[in-house]
Amino acid sequence: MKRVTIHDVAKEAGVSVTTVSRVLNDRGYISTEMKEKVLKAIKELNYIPNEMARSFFSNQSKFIALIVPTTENPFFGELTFRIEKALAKFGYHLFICNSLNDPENEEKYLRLLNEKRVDGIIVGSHNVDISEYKNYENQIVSIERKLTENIPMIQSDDYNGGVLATRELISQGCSNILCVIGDKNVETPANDRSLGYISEMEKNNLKPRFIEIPFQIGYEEKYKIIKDTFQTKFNFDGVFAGDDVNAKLFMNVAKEMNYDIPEDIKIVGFDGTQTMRSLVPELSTVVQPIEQLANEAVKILLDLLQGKKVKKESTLPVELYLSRTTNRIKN
Amino acid sequence: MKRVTIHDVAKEAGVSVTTVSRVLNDRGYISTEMKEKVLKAIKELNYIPNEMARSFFSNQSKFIALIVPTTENPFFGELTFRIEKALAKFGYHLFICNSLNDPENEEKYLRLLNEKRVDGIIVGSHNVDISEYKNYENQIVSIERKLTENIPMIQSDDYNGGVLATRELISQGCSNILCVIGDKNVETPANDRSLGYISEMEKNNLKPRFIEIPFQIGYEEKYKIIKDTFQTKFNFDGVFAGDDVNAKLFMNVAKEMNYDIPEDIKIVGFDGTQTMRSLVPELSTVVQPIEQLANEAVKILLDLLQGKKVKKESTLPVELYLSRTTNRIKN
DNA sequence: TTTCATATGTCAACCGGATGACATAAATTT
DNA sequence: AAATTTATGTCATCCGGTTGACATATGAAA
Repeated sequence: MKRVTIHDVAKEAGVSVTTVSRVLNDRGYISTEMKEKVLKAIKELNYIPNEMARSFFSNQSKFIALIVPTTENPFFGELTFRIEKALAKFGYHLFICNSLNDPENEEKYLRLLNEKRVDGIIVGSHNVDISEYKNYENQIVSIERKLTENIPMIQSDDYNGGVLATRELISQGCSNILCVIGDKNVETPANDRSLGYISEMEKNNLKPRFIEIPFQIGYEEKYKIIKDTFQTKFNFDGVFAGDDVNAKLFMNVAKEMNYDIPEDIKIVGFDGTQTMRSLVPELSTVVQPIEQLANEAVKILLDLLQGKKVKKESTLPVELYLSRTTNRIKN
Repeated sequence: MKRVTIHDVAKEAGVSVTTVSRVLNDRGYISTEMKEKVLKAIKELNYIPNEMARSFFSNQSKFIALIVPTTENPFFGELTFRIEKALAKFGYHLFICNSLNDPENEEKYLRLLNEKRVDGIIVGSHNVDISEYKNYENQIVSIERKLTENIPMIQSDDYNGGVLATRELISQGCSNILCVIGDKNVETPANDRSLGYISEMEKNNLKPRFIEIPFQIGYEEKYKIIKDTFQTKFNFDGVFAGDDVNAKLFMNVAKEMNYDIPEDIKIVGFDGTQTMRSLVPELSTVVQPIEQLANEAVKILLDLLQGKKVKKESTLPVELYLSRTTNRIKN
């Protein structure tokens, strides 16, 4: 059976296609009488406009792509969820790209922009090569990632998060505090977390110490690095873990090696997703305002697409959630 | 600046648009010489075909929508990831829909099909009303969800998973085993898990006992139901938790109330995502073949779209992963 | 009476590529 | 020499809407 088009509707209602289009798009002059006639025909024929044709003509797909390393990760799973919700409010749809931090992959996704398949992109990936991005500055925003001078960035107050986490560990009596950082070569705002850490350590005359766990490697490898850290250089009594996944892995390894948390080691994570908060409620962590990050990113991107002037940088406040891994009793 | 079109390329190369189109689509007769000339012009002008125009003409968007309750949940986060990967291999893109199990929401997404915005849909949602689906039987597959007679379903061997989990608990000495089920009103293959449980219990002359935890409610509410279960009717020594999230919540509440796992209570989960396996390695669980589920769903859907005959039901094997919550030492 | 906002319709052009029909050659086969 | 295959081009049409231009009525306001 053939698809019902606007022409069929026009014929059924005994009017011109222009009139139907006018009704559909609420344009020009239309009497209520005429409107009803058209709407009745639409209902009768069960007509549904072909959005692809509309998109083609208007040169707007109403699609936004989100590039994340992987939705497997709770933070990005939740971010994806929030962004999809936020976009839906404006009639946009979300199109998901798991980059796996593969530059080639990411480049492929950028091409979608040129192909006119998406109107804009939200980048939440941790990739290295950014020269490509320069060509798309007016249709991209990034979350927690500095791309180019002109691409708007929405981030949490990572620096303050680092300060809060470190202060908490110190106030609970830690003096040998390890800070987990991601890939040193990648300049992400997440690195500000360690700057906050450093500042707070130095303020207390403590020596900052780091361990590198690249974000993009698998759980197994992360586990190994952490295990190795325990085995070869254990002499820390506090860990600022960079994110909740690392924090939990630290907790697991500690338990495995019969260290008591929080007695021997205290831990603070970062992210504070619903999932982690509910499944690992004993973990003290710095809570990112994921929902606000999503809303803000969407708002700024849509403004950008409309040619409006937008803020180049938005920093949203974080909150410290205290629990048993830093000796705060919960329940 | 104006967009480079196929006409510009034709002019630049000194050929007709038809020739350019022939080169692009590898159709008709083309000499290598001519081909090179065209390709050179394409490169020089940095021409990128407008995919929206192509889609419009060919009536194929190359988009597939995935409807899930929420990507927040580790299982669906991982499923999303796998499906996106699988689709990418065939040049399809994934478009994400978080239904939140809201029927209205789900209906809205189905409309996308009619609007020609997506070519097909993979349903992984737990919704109730399914009458709508009848209109789309040749462009939908479902994962772990019986929709209509004709919509192909891909599922794990849930029944066997229930058997394996229950058998494990019994073999570890449990006799009062609680089984968590989702919404009783929703008929999902996940319910087969409890059938496997029942069968194995009866085989051992044990009395099946259930507790209902709807899938779609929040973590907090689930926590409350579980806490309530412990407080009002504690006399179980084993839990088949239905999924890993519930399993972990049971573990948390048990700890909170000073029950020892696995001494006092043994627990088996369901799903076995990478994330849960890595973050909660002590949890014994039934591992779903998520990657295969994704691959199979994609394969069947694409076959369906091509009008091929496809299997109406595919059942993939599960595996039992044994760990400390059922007294199996790990590490 | 003249102007004007309102109401309706027709027609053609356009968005960017895909494609079938048809014409014309040159190169190969038969 | 005739038939066939290969190579290239032009032209018009289509996909399904949107839109601007323009014509023609009203009834109301100036």
